[in-house]
Amino acid sequence: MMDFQNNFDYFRNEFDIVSVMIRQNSNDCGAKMLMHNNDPYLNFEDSGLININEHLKQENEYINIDCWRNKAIEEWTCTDVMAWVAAEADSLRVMVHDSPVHYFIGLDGIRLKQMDEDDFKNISLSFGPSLYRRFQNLKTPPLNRGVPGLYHMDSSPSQLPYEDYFLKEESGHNNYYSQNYTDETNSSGYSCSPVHKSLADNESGNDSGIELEHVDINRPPAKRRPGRPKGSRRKKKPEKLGRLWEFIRDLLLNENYCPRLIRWDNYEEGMFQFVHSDEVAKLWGTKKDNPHMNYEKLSRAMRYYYKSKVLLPVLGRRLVYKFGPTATGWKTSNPNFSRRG
DNA sequence: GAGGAGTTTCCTGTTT
DNA sequence: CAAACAGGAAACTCCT
Repeated sequence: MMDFQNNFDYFRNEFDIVSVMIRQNSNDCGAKMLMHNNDPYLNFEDSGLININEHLKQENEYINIDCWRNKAIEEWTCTDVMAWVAAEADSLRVMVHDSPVHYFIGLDGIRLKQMDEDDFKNISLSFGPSLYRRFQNLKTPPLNRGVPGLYHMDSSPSQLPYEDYFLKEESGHNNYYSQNYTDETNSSGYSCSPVHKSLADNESGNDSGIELEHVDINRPPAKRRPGRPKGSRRKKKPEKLGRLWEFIRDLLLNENYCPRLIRWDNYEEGMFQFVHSDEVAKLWGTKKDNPHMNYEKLSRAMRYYYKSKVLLPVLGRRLVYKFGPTATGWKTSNPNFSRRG
C-alpha cells in the first residue's frame, strides 16, 4: 500500500531525533539531513553542524501545525516552514518517507523567501516545482489559508517521488537504490548503487558464462533447487510498505500512474489492466528496496490473492485483474481521472 | 523462539 | 516464438 500517512506526524516524530547539517552557500539554501539517530544531544559545534533540537529549544516553541497559516511568511519560524512543507506534502500526496520535509529543517520564512525556483528544484526535482508554485501563491495575505492545495489549485499534476525514479533511471542515475540498497554481499555495510549492483550481477553472470566455457560448455547447467536462494537476503530492513494489492490500488487512485502505468479496464467491476507492467513492478521493487523485482514475480504475488479473493482472475485477458470482495478502498469518484476539471 | 501471513524467487508447464 | 498465465515449492521478512 502506498502509505499516505500524515507527513506532519512523521515530521513531528522525526524532528526529535534528526540532527542536521545546514548547508549555507550561495547555491544551496536548503538543509541537508546528515544524521538520523536517537541522540538529540550530539555536539556538532566543532564541525560547524547545528543541532536542530537546540534550535528548537531556542525558539522555545511547541510545534503547532497551523501557526504558519496566520502569519506572514517573514514571521515564519523554522518550525512553521517545516509544518508548511509537511502540509503541502500531504496535500500533494507525497509519501511520508519520500517527503522532502527534512530538507527544510533550519530554514525560517525569511530564508525561504530568498529561495528561487532553482533552489526548490535543487531540494527535490519532482516536488520542488509544485512546492515553489504553491509558495508563490502563499505570498497572498495570510487570511483564508485553509487546507493546503485548496487555496491554490495547482494546474499541473503533482509528481510523486517515483517520477524522480524514472527520470534518474532514464539518465542512468537512479539514486533511489543507491540511497536505500545495501549490498547483500558487503558485510561492511557500505551501500552499493543499483548501477554497480546490476553491473556486479551482470559481471558475475558473465563470469559464470565464461567459467562455463572454461569448464565444460556441453555440460547442462546445474539444476538449482526450487525456491528462494539463501544468499539473496537483503540486509537492510525495508520500511513498512503495506501489501501489494494496496500498492496497486493506490496506483489506480493516483493520476500520476493511472492511466499511464495502470488503468481501469472496467471500473464498475473493479477490473484494471497493467499498461506498463514492468514499470509497475519496478515501482514495487523500489518501494520494497528490491532492484530485482519484475512483472513475473509481481504477478505471482498477485495470483496468490486469488485464494483470499482480494483479486479475481480475468480469464482470457492479459495483464488484467479484478478486485475481489475482500479488497477495499478501490472505489474512486474519478476513475482514470477522466473528468478532471 | 515459534508460527503464520505475505511475499519473493525459481521452476515447469500451458495458453494466448 | 515470446510473453503472459497458472500454480507448486521453498526461502525469506515481518509481526504477533
